[in-house]
Amino acid sequence: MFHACRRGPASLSRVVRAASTTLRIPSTRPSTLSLISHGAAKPSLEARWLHVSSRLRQEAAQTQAQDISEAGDREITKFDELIQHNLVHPNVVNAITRGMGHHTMTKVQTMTINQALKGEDIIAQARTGTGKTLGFLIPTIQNILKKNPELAERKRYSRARPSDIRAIIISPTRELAEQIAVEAKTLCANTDLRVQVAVGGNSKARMLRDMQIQGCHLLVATPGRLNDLLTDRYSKVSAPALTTLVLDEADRLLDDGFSRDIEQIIDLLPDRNQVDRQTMLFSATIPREVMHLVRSTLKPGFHFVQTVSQGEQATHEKVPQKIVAVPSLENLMPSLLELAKREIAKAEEAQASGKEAKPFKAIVYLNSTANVEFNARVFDNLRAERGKIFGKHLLHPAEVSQIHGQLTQAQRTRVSERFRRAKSAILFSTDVTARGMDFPNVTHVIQIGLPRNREQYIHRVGRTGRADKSGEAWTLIPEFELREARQLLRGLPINSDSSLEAAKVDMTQEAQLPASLAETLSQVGDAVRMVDRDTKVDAYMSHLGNSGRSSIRDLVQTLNQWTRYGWGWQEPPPIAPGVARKLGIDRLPGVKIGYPDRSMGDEADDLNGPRVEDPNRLSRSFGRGGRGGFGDRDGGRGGFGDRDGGRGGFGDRDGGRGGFGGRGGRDFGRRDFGDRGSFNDRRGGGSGRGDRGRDDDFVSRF
DNA sequence: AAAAAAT
Repeated sequence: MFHACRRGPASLSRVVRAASTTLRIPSTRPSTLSLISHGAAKPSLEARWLHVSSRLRQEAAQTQAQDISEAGDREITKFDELIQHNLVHPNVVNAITRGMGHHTMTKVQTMTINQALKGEDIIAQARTGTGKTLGFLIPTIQNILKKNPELAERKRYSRARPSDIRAIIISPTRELAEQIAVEAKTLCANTDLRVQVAVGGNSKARMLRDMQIQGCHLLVATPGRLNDLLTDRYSKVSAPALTTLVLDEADRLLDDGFSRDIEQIIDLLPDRNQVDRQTMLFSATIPREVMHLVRSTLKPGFHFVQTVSQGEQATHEKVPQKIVAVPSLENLMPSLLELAKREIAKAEEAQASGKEAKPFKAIVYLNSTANVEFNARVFDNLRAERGKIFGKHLLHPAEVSQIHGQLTQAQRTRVSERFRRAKSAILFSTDVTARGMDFPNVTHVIQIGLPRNREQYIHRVGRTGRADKSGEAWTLIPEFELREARQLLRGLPINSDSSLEAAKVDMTQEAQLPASLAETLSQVGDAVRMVDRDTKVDAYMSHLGNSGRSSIRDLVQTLNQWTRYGWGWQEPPPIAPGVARKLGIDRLPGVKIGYPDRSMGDEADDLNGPRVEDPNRLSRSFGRGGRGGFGDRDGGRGGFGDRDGGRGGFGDRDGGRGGFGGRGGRDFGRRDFGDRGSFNDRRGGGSGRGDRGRDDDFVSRF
């Protein structure tokens, strides 16, 4: 069910809801009710999509001659109809129908295009992967062509200048800006409209040269570079005749880090009272917290187009969401590997039996650059055969890559292009790719640890199940974050999953393990050992910096356990005294205060366990029957990946104590994971932040 | 020491 609600001073609390659901109209004017049925008596699905309030309806009838009312008073759902009703120039529509092969609009396109073509400000919320981009590009382009019809035809000579900007589209990330620009250029291919991209990380000079030579009508930009261009007196970039401003991922652009940039940009644009423009805000999530910013960005009386109705989730039903609690951090990578191996095998089996099977293509989200780096390196090191550093990759043909903001822009572009085209791949990513990115055929979104907020969770999940395709979403979290997870994700259709063996094993204890699990653990162990110390220290420290919601005391214990049982270190990395003091952990037992000596490199690593690249060193340090997995002085009970034995290392090739056959082995599942139940069952009352973000409550509040 | 985003 969908509604478009008139938002204005006089009707702030009036929300018209679908006839088939509960009607809640706080400020009562019976006349509003009758307007719910806006099309003829035709009970088409479409008729239920758009619900307008009385004022909107009246204005629509009175003013615009070319709008919906002329189109038979119903919204248009086929792109071709836009030509028939003279709403959008054929050159643009043909690029969609013939060029892109789209004929029927999605729901959000139907609603936003019909609404936005009338020129009024809108804020639109629609699920991920439902075609929001076309939803704002078509009205944006048409608005320009309406004022400058001569631009609709492709001419031999164009005299566009960098000050001809008619529309600006702002995106929170560079890759998303590029992606939008590609689509915009496709739409404008048969016209004289010039599209340019202004993002950081690439040559400003080159970009300005392109602007000078080709001109620019439609600029897609990230906030920083756009601000820069508009402030730079020599850039000659300006928008004195701006007709449209679009904020894609609007809630992100209006929140903490970005809102100041956006305000500055808006100040640099012509005054709305002098040069009238249309503003459009789009996102799959619009938390209530940003609504006051929305009000100051949009003209009073803007429309709220919402295709996610009350009681419906912002995520897709067809994307099953699973959460896996693991005992601690050292379980995460083995669990991820087990999942990847299983899903790859599943896809291969299905393909072998002739079923339609999509190859495994996953994005793995982590919360810091350092952990993306670490995990990607570990996974890159995985080999099908132990010890064969240059051998075949364990997950072949899936290719491993990583993306985050610390890479050069050239690397970022290359990685995302490659992942876009890849058939089977695993991309380790920060939240750079969490919003808007359209990577085709992603089968799995896997989140390691909790996202910073509920919205980010939804956007990450939205990288799969796009355009009516299938996909699944997994979240792997250590147990100490479980409580927080329940809060943060309350009300979302997430079920707990207990199918992963590596998510049940207590890695701090000796145990006899099933062969396949032991193999997975040793594969990870080998790969972890091949990663240099600095990368691990960075990963460790990034957790400390990110500790916001959990008790720092507990976190330190957890992290130290991670270094010991996950990496085989006998002691945690030293933390600089100043840093430790600021974190409030300088007097905590188990915290090693000191200065990390990065120049030590291998030497430091030696203290903590050998690296697999050097077999000599390995045998010297650890003769057969050495005491503990990684030479743990205190009689550690065995990390994994111990090649030469020791007491019960999980990846012990020579057997150590107790084989992996599983025969007579004791239970490896020491904890009961089976009764967690779905998150849906655990709602309870409470007024946590999860509640505030509930889509259910969203509409009726304002 | 913790995504992103201008140089």
